[in-house]
Amino acid sequence: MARPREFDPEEAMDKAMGLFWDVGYEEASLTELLAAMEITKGSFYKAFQDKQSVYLASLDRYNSKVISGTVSYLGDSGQGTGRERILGLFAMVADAVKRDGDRLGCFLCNALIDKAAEGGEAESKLQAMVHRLENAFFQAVADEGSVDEKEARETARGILSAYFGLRVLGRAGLSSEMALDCIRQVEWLLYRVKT
Amino acid sequence: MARPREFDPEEAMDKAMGLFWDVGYEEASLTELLAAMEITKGSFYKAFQDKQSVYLASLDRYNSKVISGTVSYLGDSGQGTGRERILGLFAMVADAVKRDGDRLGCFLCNALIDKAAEGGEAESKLQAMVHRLENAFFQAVADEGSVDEKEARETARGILSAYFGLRVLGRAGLSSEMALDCIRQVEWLLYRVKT
DNA sequence: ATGGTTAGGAACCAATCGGTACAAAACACA
DNA sequence: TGTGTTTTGTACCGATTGGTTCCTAACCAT
Repeated sequence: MARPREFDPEEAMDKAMGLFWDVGYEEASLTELLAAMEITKGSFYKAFQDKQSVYLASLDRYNSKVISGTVSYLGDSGQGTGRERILGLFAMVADAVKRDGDRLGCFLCNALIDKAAEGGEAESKLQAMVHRLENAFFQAVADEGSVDEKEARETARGILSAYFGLRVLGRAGLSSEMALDCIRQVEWLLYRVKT
Repeated sequence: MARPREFDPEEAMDKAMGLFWDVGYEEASLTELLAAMEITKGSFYKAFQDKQSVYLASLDRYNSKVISGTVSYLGDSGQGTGRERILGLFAMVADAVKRDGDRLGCFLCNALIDKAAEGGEAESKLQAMVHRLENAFFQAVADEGSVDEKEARETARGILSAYFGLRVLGRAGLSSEMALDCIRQVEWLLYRVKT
């Protein structure tokens, strides 16, 4: 019936997410965004609404791709004990730092700091993601068994804050040995529920 | 000899720091910055260099005011054991969250995420602050005695990441009970070196 | 009072911001 | 090969960006 679009909207959204992830909302100018998505202004405004809606869509995308991934990795769908899965997740983060010196960090964590998010849709999306992550840690801790719910909740929250801290330090360009030290502390946190 | 300035540069810098702390570098437009500092463009460019140099000066200011404050609080100049001082610091952060729902967070932490900082002067300033904080935690842990240096270093780094994580969550608008749970985990981290 | 010197404020600057309008280009179907 | 429909690229929009210029107002020393 008509001319087909020359780009894949999913791919373009991935690239948009990548840019917002890297530099945040305000720092990403529309020009940079278009360059990253490899489309021109006309195509952009025909296929999407505006910059902000693409940002919100990026948050959703991060939620359904990355967060869902780690949540299911932490969930009982994964193998090993809850403790092993938690440490496995941290090891993956440390690995990313070690390999390519991950300066990207965690989009969720970055967006929590980004003031562009405050108030409005973005904030509730972010809060939801934080809770999803907290509950995933909680599940993994609780799976370790022999621990009352209150203690498991506390531990999960401690691990959550350690996780965000590690991602902040990662973006700050920490050494890989520092990451390993942080992980050893998480390991220690888990001793509490293991014994 | 001449007309005296009508504003206190120190006060103005404080207000500038407050704005950058709150919204970051890019999100703070020059107009907002001038409004915050309560001076006009002419005075600004006569007294300071440009926006970026004021940002860098804000980082220095945060270092010499806030970071130095917490470092000396953690240092042996404070009272109580190292453990008590560390927990006291965390309690203060939790209190700020509880009282006025601190959505400001930690300027250092925010700036680490802010991409405006990457590369150049800002980054090295930030790294220096991170190390200062890490060493302060290390001192406080080591003061607890009966712990070898390697273990103290690990613990200090775990506490550092927990600290940043807590500040991220604070800016995200966490509940005060969540903050208390995080602190209880730090307490547990310190059991390792106490016994 | 007056002259020298500096601060303050507004006008102005090019560049860029996010966003719109529209014409040309590319396809599907006839 | 048209013809209708949609995408694409570009020119353009007013508003705002960080920054400069320059004139006037205000002050101190004489």
